[in-house]
Amino acid sequence: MPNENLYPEHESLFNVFNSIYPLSDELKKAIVNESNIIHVEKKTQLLNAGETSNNIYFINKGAARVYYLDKEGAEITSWFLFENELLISVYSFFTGLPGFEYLETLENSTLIVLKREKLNKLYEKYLDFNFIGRKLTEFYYIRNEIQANELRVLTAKQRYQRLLTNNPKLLNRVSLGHIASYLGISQETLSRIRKQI
Amino acid sequence: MPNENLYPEHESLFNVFNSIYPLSDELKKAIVNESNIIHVEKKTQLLNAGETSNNIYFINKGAARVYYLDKEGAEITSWFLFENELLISVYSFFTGLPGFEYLETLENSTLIVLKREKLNKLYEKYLDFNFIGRKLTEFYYIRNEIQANELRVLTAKQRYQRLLTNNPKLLNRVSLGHIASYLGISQETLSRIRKQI
DNA sequence: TTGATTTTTTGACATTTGTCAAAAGTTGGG
DNA sequence: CCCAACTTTTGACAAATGTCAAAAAATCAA
Repeated sequence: MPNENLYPEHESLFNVFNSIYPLSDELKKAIVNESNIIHVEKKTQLLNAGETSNNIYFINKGAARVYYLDKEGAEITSWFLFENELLISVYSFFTGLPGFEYLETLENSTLIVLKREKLNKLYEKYLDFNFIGRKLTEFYYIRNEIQANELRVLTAKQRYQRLLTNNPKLLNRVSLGHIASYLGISQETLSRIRKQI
Repeated sequence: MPNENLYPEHESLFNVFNSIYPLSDELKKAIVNESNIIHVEKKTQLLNAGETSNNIYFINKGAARVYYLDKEGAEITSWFLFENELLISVYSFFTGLPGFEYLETLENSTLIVLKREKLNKLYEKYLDFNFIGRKLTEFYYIRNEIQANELRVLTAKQRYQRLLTNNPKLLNRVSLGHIASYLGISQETLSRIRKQI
């Protein structure tokens, strides 16, 4: 497979896509041409509330979070993303409307950036790419639904324990305050839960 | 448009699809050929936990819910669906694996049923149908994310008030117990909240 | 290393929500 | 129309979680 390392910066992305549906060389080339690689420092705001999410990011290296402000102005983290994951503000990116979410890197990161317009052009031109887009959307949707179910049913302690067993590496890379809001509990309660375990 | 009433039982479905992306006559015909119309009584179990969600349902008339059992065996409703909406067990249908969710009608209902295999065949044969599938998945995803966010941030009372303003008709069609579990609160608490308002 | 900044923990107390049991109300089939 | 089954409400109390303020610990840039 001489193609494997033709686009080293896009290797991880293509691996993700290929595991869903084989990518044609033409589509690969188009993706490489339309996207950019960027290096950003930790705490970079990739999107602010009120703006429209016009970019989709693939995390080659690093970490990021999606958050928004509640009524009192406190930051609520709704999602953490790491290597080989896609980063958008779901609402704003999918609707094309200004949204309420912020996107922020948590670590110095290497990202592949693709403009929403360009992604949509790819969807129009390469119809089988919609298959990949649909599958990825389904995949993230499932994760989101699991999260909603856990918020409904589990106690604060149980939610933390789930995170601990299902995503232990996350704890080393994300601050407690962010995790607390992600789990829908106060930082103090999470601190107390941790002591018990 | 002489085609408009060619398939009266599929009119609502095609309206939904057409509002996303124009449906070719050929695709319409294929959908009609591959799907069935069924009439089911209220409280019909369309899917049980442990089974694989092999059907997608479009609700022409009626109502349904998605639910699962928590550790104590109590029913937790995770979703209500009404006319012009699609009904699946997200996890099981998307992965093709046996799931944990039940699908149940809440009213006597008229449904369009399409087997997952047949849907996938349609996706393969009519690639632009993936565009519609992707958009619909995105749409339901957004709804799910809003729900997760509200479960994280809002108090029980606020979640009920949101439901009241955003979905008032739902209250006339769904029992309080189901709504309580959907909002992640006990039935007694919901009853007390209602009295306050 | 050090001092400033940020993050985490702790304590005391308030509030929200849950649980269990029973009563009241509602619904639908015979 | 009435009874049985189901749904909703109420009361008393327990448990979970939040809030505010302050202390302790960790982090990081100079």
